Amino acid sequence: MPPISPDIKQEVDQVFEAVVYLYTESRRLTKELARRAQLTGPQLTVVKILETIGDLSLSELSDKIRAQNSTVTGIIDRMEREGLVQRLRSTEDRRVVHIRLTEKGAKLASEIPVEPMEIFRSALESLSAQEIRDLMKILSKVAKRVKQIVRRDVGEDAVAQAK
Amino acid sequence: MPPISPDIKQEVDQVFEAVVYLYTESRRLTKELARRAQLTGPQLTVVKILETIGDLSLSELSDKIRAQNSTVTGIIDRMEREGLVQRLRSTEDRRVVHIRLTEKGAKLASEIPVEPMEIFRSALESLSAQEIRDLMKILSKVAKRVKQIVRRDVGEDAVAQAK
DNA sequence: CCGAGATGTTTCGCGTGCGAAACATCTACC
DNA sequence: GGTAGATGTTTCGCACGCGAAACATCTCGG
Repeated sequence: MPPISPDIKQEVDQVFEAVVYLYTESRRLTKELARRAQLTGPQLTVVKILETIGDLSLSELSDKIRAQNSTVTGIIDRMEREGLVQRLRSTEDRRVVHIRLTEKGAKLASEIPVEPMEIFRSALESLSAQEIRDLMKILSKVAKRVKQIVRRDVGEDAVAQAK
Repeated sequence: MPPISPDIKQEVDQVFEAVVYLYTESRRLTKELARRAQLTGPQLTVVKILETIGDLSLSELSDKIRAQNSTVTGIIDRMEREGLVQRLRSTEDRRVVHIRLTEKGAKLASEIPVEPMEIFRSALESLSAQEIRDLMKILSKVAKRVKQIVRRDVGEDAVAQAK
């Protein structure tokens, strides 16, 4: 690896800050929109996903919102308590629980204008097509590099315990 | 705003995924490195910051790790309980608490190879200087656009209550 | 000097968020 | 058909993470 000039170092820091900014800002947005509907961030996300896709099993929901089942169980507990969703035990596979919006939940969902992540997406859409392509190319290069480093520097005993 | 073609839409989604991936991966890394030192993610971050910068007041620490004071109070409580840091009441301003690594904490810090965020940074450094500049240009454009949208779509009552 | 507001920290209550273990049910293989 | 392992969900214990309120101390104007 070539030595890094201080100039580059500084630009790297800026990029890093930008990524963190974009991520945290999109979370802040979710929270703000949620607050107006008397919801929490994750609850708003769940409501909008169920509105868009329809009933989902708890695991499917966990995948969608990138959280563990145990986390989602808690979120759904509280939403059920508030009467926003209901749990329906599947008849085909009685292990499975389907989560469905109640009328109250559906009404609430319809009153929330946009998925908050859409704000972030629409910001990206203000870029030119060329810029988006460039951005994607660069980001995926970074992502690939991160994966490499992770495998090399952090992965050693992960391998051992994956056995 | 021009209409968005489905092609662009898809690329936007990819960019979005990439940003989320990079962010969550860097968090996962922190956690993995922390686990090896019997620490939590935030605790590792604190230990490394104190090692690098030296004593900090609780508020300064909160700024550094982008968390609320109340959150950091809890983190420091647990670290103090584990004997990793100590609280020192400032003599100049008795409201202020300085956080200092104990010997045990300093030893631990020295055994942890890198700040985890460094992995992310070093991935960025694998890009060419030109790519970094491009990336930065594009990302800051996105960030600017997000700010605009936020002010327009979400900021209305934020203004009102800022009064 | 002294009291009002500013500032630094903690406390409290709540909602994630995780991993491990428990539990229910299903599937496959014998 | 019975059971061992797989799969879906919940429970548990813990550590954030936040905002509001409480608390301690400081500062500044009168």
